[in-house]
Amino acid sequence: MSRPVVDVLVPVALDHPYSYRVPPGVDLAAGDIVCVPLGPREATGVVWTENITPKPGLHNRLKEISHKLDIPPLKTELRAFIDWVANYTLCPRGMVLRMALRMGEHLGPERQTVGVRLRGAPPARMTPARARVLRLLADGLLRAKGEAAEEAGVSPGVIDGLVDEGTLETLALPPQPMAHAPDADFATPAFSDLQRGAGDVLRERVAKGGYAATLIDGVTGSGKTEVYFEAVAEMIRRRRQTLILMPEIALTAQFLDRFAARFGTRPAEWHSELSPRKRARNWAAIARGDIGVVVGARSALFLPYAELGLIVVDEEHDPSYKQEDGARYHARDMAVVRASIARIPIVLVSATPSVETEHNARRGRYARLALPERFGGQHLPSIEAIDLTREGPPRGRFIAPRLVQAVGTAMAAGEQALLFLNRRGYAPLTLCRACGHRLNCPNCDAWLVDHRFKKRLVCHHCGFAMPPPFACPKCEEPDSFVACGPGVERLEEEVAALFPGARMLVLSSDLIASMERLREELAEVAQGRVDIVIGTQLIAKGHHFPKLNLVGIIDADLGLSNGDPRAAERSFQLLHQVIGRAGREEGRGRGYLQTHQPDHPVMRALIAQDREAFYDAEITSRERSGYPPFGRLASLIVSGKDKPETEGFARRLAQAAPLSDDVRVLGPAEAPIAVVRGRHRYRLLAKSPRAFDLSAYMREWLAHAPKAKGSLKLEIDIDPQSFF
DNA sequence: AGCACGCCGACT
DNA sequence: GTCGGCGTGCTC
Repeated sequence: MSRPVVDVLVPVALDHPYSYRVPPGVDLAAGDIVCVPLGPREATGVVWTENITPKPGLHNRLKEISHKLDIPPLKTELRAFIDWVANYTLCPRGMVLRMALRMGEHLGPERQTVGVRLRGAPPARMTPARARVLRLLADGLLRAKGEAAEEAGVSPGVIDGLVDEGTLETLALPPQPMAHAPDADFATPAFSDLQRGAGDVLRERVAKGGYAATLIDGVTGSGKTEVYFEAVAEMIRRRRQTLILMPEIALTAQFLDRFAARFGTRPAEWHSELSPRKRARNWAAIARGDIGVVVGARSALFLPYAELGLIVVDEEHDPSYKQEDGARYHARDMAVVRASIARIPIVLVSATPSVETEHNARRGRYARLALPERFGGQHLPSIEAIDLTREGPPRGRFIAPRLVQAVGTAMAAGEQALLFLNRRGYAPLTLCRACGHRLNCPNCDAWLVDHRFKKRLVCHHCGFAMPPPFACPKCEEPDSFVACGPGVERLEEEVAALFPGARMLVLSSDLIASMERLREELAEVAQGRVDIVIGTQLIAKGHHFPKLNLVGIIDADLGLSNGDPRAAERSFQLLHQVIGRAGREEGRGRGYLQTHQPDHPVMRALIAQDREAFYDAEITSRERSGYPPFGRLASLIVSGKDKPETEGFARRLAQAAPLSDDVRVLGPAEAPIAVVRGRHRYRLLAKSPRAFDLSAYMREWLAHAPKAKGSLKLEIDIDPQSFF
């Protein structure tokens, strides 16, 4: 009479699974992937638990599972991980599940590729398009339908028409073979003693299995990648899967080639630019265990690995590991969690570890493998400060004489130079010479950035863009604008005037059409087809430029000016990384830091190449202030169309905060950028000791807090990384 | 997240 | 008189 009931988690914004009846003759276990009716539609969900005592009130409303999908079930390890992430980040569990499932949406049986070839008589009605197809297929060979259409320059419909007429016949093509499996012993790496030692230690650590965290801490060019490849090789030998996480931007062809040189084949990729079909193929192959090594951006962390044995987080400190929209999670931290749940080793890799990771390594929670030397006798660049208060450039220019001279010397020696300025566009501020009016975004509390390549004024917060006005909107004085401050485009103008004939390349995210295009441009720089590269943080990582010996930082203070508690750490990491681009091959690298505050701890640590001093100071300051890693933070961002309404809601939210000796609630205060996209923003911050369960506190708070209605929106960010 | 239901403006 | 805007509320 009463049939078994299971709880199914569906990939929608729901925190709890729904109960469904199991159809007769169907056997279901936790982890099975099923189709279920959900409201007016069907959804793909996952059996979360068996349910022996479904809620009585629901009995007559229970729907039935439609069917079970023929895909490997989600392992306990992944389900526990999804539960953990949802609980920690306060994101609905269904939305976390969605990240694991989303990519598999186009599953189903592997699509048969359809081939066509010539068979019967020409069609009754001949058209130019049909003639082109027949000419192409006149050789009688079998071609994939899509390719035939493309080669003949016709739409697939033309081919279908000819098939219907009996002129062509279709045949199933054999499925494409999967790529070769990586070979652990394809190449023997040429190691320095130091690298070999580190590789051996790492191999032993991962071979032991079980959760263990290791930090590979090595300067740029020390061969960190080859060292962790030894751990990957060990996993390949043991036939277990490895996930290598990377910031999306660092996932270059150069890296894939290095992998191929060591293992004989490129690894499987996972990132946002994969085509849906390739996604589905990779997803299924990962779930079946047919793919041994996955290199992916942060979303690869949620894939349903059949037998995950190792996680590597390259560029561990990179801020882009923090996902800010939708589910807010930090991929590095969650990778540590997944490794611990799955009881597998994890390797974090960086030249400038995050303060959290450095602290964990110092406390012995992570083992540290240090690679303090550059491989093959390479030297670190020498670094000098240029004090802009004493030897700055002339007014209206941004490159100090000493740096101009250094670039000139590099040009004369046939070397490349890199000028780094982390600011897109031509100028960050445009003001009216006559009345002092600043051109502001109509939707945001921000200046409009002059983008001269595109001939537009652009807001970097909401995307608003307009052509530059002819006259000042306030005083109507015509042609009265003056650009204030530099962006990379303006820097290019200055460089062109200083070094006529130099081959320049400006790299900034708004000038890049696609990731693929960026990879091509970086490859051109690496081949020496560019003399001077001018770029934003886009150029900081992931590529090796053999002929680059000079790096000039145009405004080293740029990242320090905001009130963000992580500003110093970010600046140190970014500037260190950019300077590390220089002199990796020739050993004559030089870095110049243009700064107004050469005595700032960040500048001093960079110039003295004294990393430890920086971490000592930063860790001490975090400890004193109770910031992470010594305390926990959660931020609440309230936004709404109406300012008083938004502020009122933020206040009522603050009043609803449960009393606790462990938690301090700060705010509400206007967010640093108070208006974005026409929405007013207020922030609250909850701060607790490290040992306190801040997620549980936040859940409690929200349960008793007023609900955001109308245009009001409340976003929760556990472990916020940025304070904007 | 979808998707329906529901209540107020410009049209076949 | 209807079509359709998107605000609100469910989905076992």
